[in-house]
Amino acid sequence: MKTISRKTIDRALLYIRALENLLKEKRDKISSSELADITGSSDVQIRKDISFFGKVGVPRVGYETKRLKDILENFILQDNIVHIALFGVGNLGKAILKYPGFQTDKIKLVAAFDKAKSKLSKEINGIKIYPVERSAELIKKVHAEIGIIAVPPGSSQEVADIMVKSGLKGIINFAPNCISVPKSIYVKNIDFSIEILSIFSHTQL
Amino acid sequence: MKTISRKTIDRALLYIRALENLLKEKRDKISSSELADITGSSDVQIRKDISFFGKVGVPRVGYETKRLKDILENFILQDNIVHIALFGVGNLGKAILKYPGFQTDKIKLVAAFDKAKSKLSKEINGIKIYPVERSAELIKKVHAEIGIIAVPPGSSQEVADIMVKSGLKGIINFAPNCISVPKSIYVKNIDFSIEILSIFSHTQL
DNA sequence: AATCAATCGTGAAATTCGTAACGATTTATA
DNA sequence: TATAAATCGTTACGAATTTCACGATTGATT
Repeated sequence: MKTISRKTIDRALLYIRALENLLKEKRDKISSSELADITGSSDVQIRKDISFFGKVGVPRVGYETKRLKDILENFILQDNIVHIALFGVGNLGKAILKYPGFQTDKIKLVAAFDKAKSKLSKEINGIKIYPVERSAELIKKVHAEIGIIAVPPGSSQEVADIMVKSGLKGIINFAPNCISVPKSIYVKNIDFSIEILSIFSHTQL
Repeated sequence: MKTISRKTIDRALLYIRALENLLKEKRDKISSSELADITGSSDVQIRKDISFFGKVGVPRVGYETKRLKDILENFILQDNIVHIALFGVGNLGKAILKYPGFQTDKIKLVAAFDKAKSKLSKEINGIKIYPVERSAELIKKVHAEIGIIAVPPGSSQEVADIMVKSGLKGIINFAPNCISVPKSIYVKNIDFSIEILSIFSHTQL
């Protein structure tokens, strides 16, 4: 039995997004090379990735847009809805609360927490802000799976510990430092400064 | 002559960040395995990465924190200051304008642009917001190298074209679609929804 | 001074990943 | 119906990356 690689999954998510856009434009067929142009990949890479899911395309025609999207989504997301809990309602946290992509049929931001009393019991974009003390209780109630850390660096480890205790299985960490969690928890760090420096260094070489 | 890989550079940026934190704690020595714990890497990986820069560590002791940081920084950043231009002052754009990491001695956000007349001539965190029409002129004046796309998806390609014309060499794209630019321009896409779905799928497998 | 333990640096093996090459399949067309 | 052109799927190859294994070096200890 072949096993799918993380890179293939991440590219497949890109393909899904592109296929959704194509569907909006009523494109019902797409070739690997066109999809490659759109997603910045290569046609071979795309065929290779898709081949994991079986024989989906038809030679001389390409892939049926909707079918391909359904197959990828079914494998990767299995009509799950992803529920997010946000920690930290500063500038970035507010932007995340208002982010349209986090109130869709697949992804829902369902809870927000902050330490500052002044921010509590407010509501942003229909989401109430609760004290961090209630996070374990509320996260279990709303069945959140993924947590977002958008707190200042000094508090990120503390928040991460709370997240783990609350039963979250994956974390996006926007704080500019690494956090330590059990191996079973998946963490993705997004550090804006490092992204900038990385891009800059790439432009230098 | 050996050439450094992109992955090594990106990890080195993580090391630099960790070393800065260690310096703040007055830690003047660090071993590869400790650094691995902090950054979520492995000791061998770290030694291998650092070996590119020569023999920096001393056996039985480890690396001198400041020296290692200096060596990595000197190679990757060469005491450059990175200047950023922001396109789109919506919720995310505002959060970026207020992000402390973008007003440091190494990274400076120096210009912000928006289409909406209502946002112009305002000032956020000391940065004035200009109309996109003036971007080429102003970006050249302030010598910005990196651009951030924080506009709605419909405008991202348009903005990308303007960025290229303005002479920016690298782009972070927060819009949820791919943009097409000349190969000489480096683009890093950050799509919050895709990040969430990626994490979610990792927690499922 | 000799020995030991800790840590680095590195060549080689193993693994992962992307690319290329090419046969197989399908539609269009003469 | 035979041929041609386009596109897929897959095997084999090559490149990049990580991991392993181990020798070399240093500081601590007796």
